[in-house]
Amino acid sequence: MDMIDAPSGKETSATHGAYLALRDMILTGRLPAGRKLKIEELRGLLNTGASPVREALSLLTSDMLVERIDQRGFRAAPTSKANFEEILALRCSLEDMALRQSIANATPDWEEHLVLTHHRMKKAAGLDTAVFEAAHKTFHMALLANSGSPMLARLCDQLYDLNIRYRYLAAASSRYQNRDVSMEHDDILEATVERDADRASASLLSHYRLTGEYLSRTLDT
Amino acid sequence: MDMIDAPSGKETSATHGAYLALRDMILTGRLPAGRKLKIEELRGLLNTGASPVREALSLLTSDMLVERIDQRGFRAAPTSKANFEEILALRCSLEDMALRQSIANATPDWEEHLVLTHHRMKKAAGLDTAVFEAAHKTFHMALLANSGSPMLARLCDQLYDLNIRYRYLAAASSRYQNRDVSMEHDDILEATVERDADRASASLLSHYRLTGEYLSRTLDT
DNA sequence: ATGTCAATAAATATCGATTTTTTCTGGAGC
DNA sequence: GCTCCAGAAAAAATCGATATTTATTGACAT
Repeated sequence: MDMIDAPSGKETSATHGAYLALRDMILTGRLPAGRKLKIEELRGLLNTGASPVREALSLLTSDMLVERIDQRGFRAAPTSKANFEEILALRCSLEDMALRQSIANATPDWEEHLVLTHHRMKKAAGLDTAVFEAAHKTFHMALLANSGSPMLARLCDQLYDLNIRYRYLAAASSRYQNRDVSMEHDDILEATVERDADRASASLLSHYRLTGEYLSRTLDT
Repeated sequence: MDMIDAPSGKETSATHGAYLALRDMILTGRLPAGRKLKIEELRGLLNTGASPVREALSLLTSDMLVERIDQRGFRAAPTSKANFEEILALRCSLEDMALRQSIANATPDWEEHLVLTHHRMKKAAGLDTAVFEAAHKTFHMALLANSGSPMLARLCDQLYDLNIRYRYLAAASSRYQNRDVSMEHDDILEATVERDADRASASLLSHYRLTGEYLSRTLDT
């Protein structure tokens, strides 16, 4: 087992570093779903004290990536088909709302930012998966960022990450899909820039549901 | 050696006790919005160590009742008219969804439970405010409890509490409304038991929006 | 074999003290 | 009068150790 500190160097606090590292490990599946998270073990993995680890785990509870069982520690949140479908349904509802509101509040600045993040995502298509994934998330969050509702944006962000986790799960259990999602993204962007909320939302939701169909098949129960 | 904690008796862990106590203090406004939450101060107030206090504050971050500023501590989440309206809008969308799903999955058991919680709420109407508030929440959460989506239920619960906070805020700044909400509750229950999702949802949302109108007026900005 | 129970081991939760980091304060220089 | 910068004070973050709680083990009786 290699112990890697937080990815890109200088973190402000040990807690925040531990938070990012643990989060990444759970999202990518290096810490498998349902796994008991012993403080001592993690303390060693992240070479930090028990307090930052505990606090990071508490924070991950908010993100629904960690479960806390009072007096008996923490464990990585379990995964299930039901949970995945719950996430998908919630995501569709909330992102529909956020996208429509964002379009309703559309400004030139926001539009330009969309075009930019879309472009960057396309450029990153051939590169390292992690790089593309980051650009992909940035694009999707940019679509929703103009809703004027920070809480809604935060929820969408959280749900996006929960979904990502299932994507990694599927990638591990079978060859990764190579459906051409590029066209779907183009369509979402186009409809959004034209401020056609119905079409934009329909494209976005279909994009999610198609991926959802695929992921669902890789989960038995 | 035992010491008497503030609320009602036996808590499993110091952290959980601190969590409940702090949460209550923020919801009821005893810890005002925006207030700096110094560990030492709270440690004294709850007579417990720094670790449980820190951890409780971390947990309250999930509930959006506490904000954490890295390396510079915690503070009670600020309130604003914009925030209130955001909560109201989200609540309407999510509870609409949850109620419709709950009705779609309706079972005799669920219906009976609704009738029961409704009855208890009516009985509690004259009693202590805290008792009624608890019964009121129980009834509303029971309406949404049959959606089959734990995450959705949790979100509704959180948003309900955030809303409660504004209710206490309004109660402090002006005489408390005495609008007769009893009829509105009856209507929601009736429509739900009849499995008329459209009418039930319309009643529920109107119930929230009427209260929202009222609360909005007590917030300046 | 199986279930119970006490002793032991392991892990969590909590405390008290130490180390950083931030905030506050009072001049010195412009 | 104002900004900028030590140095002191306060607060947050972290560590190491202790106290509690839960999990495990193995003998013993059924």
